[in-house]
Amino acid sequence: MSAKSPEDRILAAIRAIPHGQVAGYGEVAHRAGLPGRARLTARILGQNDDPALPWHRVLRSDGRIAFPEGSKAFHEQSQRLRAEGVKVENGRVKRPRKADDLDAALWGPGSR
DNA sequence: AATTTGACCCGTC
DNA sequence: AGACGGGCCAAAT
Repeated sequence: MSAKSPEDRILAAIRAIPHGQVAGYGEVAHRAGLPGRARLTARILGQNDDPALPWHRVLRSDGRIAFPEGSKAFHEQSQRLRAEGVKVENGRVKRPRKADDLDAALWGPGSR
């Protein structure tokens, strides 16, 4: 029997974020079946040890990066997001519209 | 054991 | 857009 703990669900929800897309902490928590536990998601992300975990796809609700501007993690996350076709401007992330998504699919990674 | 802190969120001003 | 207050939970002090 699978007695999944909240952590496992949160991690699963984060891993479920598709390439080129982003989700908020609360969104991930809600998706994991834990509404209102956004802080739990944050804590788990800080404790996670999985390098394969797309932590860079997790942002605040405002679409802002959770790290202080100028921080190394901040820069890394923004760069990683850009590499996936997500527009990042001044620490703010713009959700890819259809046109942008198509553009990213054509000119983004994997395409030549 | 109580208080503070933390990769947060929401409603309201 | 930014500021305030309240809520949430677990680890750290």
